[in-house]
Amino acid sequence: MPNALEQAKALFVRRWGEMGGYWGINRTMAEIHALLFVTQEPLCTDDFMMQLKISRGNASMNLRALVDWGLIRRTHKLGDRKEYFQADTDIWHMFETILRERRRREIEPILETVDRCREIVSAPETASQEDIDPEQVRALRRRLDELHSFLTTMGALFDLALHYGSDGMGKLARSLGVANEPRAADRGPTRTERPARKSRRAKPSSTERK
Amino acid sequence: MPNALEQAKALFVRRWGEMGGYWGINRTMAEIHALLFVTQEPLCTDDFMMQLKISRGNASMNLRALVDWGLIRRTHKLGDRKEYFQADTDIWHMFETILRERRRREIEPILETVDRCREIVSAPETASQEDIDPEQVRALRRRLDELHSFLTTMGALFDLALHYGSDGMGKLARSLGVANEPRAADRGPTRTERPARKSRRAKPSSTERK
DNA sequence: CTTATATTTCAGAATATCTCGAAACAATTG
DNA sequence: CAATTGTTTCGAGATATTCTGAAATATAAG
Repeated sequence: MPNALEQAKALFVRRWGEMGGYWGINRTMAEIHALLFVTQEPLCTDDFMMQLKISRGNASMNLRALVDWGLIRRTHKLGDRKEYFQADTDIWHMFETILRERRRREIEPILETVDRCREIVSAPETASQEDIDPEQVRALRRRLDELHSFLTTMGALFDLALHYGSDGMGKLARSLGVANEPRAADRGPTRTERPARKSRRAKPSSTERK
Repeated sequence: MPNALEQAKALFVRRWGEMGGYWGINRTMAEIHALLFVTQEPLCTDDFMMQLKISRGNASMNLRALVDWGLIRRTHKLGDRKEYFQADTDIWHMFETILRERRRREIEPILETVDRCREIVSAPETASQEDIDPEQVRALRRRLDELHSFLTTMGALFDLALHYGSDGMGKLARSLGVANEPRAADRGPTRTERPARKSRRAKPSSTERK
């Protein structure tokens, strides 16, 4: 029976891993990150292999991805050739990183597409085409405009969050008198169970070597 | 060659579907939702089957899931036995729905686990156990506390967003001086903006790509 | 009750994603 | 250069997710 410390760590790692799916990263990557988060000292590839029971290749891939995300960084120990890894200890900074990445991947592409669609339906040729109902065009344009505006506002709020940082947001939330303990009992049944995925396939040439 | 209107719709549907993954819903579900979003009239199962080229079963499952999420609703036509579906046209409301669901699935479970971990490391027995380094315990507790506080703040901000609604958030963003485009609806489509973020962003192996 | 029409369910097939393990690489040391 | 240590790549196999098609289940109408 592992001691309480290990127990708590293990529990956290497991759950963080499960949550990974929702956050757009796979289980292993999330577990690696969690392990680093609850561990003070830097860990090396072999540590992850042992503690998480994963292969060397798997560890290597996911560590690299985490470094790419900017969520962990490489460090070294004097007289040791191994590479060690360390997680960002500043949670707010970590959040910033995730937020930035998610905006880049979730908001920007759709905004781009919305704009392209707006161009298409707004083009003079479109209005003049015989087989198009002008009413439908107007309706679609209206919706696209709303969506554009919404996404833009979201982007601005992201900026806001990034700009204000931890303290600012905390104060903001409090000063606006929002209850600080989120309540759990909110919504009832949901049939939908966990989706999740992400893919890699980005490939070849090592653009860099450390 | 489909007309411009159809073209724009198709483009939107395709992209929204691709984005689905990041939003925790699968491609088909997202495509169905997108199709409803760009379509004025309610659509029935057969419409989805034809337009998206999916099976009846698939359509049925995903439509139900969307209804469960609260993103679309069932309607009927007089003298027609078929069920029709319609998307929420209020984008802000749609966003609320998603936000609520995501908080429930992403924030609350991890918060629960963090609290359990805190209990474990804070228990008197833990401190007294021989084989535990008190320093490590303190360090872990500190991190867990930070995380707790962070997640709580996030929850509060969600509440804030839900409470203030569209106008409130828009005003908030603007009043806090974050760059925000002037009312998008008043302007034509824009091609000039967006310096493009992807040009130089060579990320070798990271998580993405469809 | 029987027929016609709509919807849901579900097992198996098709896809997509993840992981392993070993070989290929790279860097350092003797 | 050969040996040692450590890291990355990648095909094949393991898993997980999503989709199809047809049967089962509703529901309305005759």
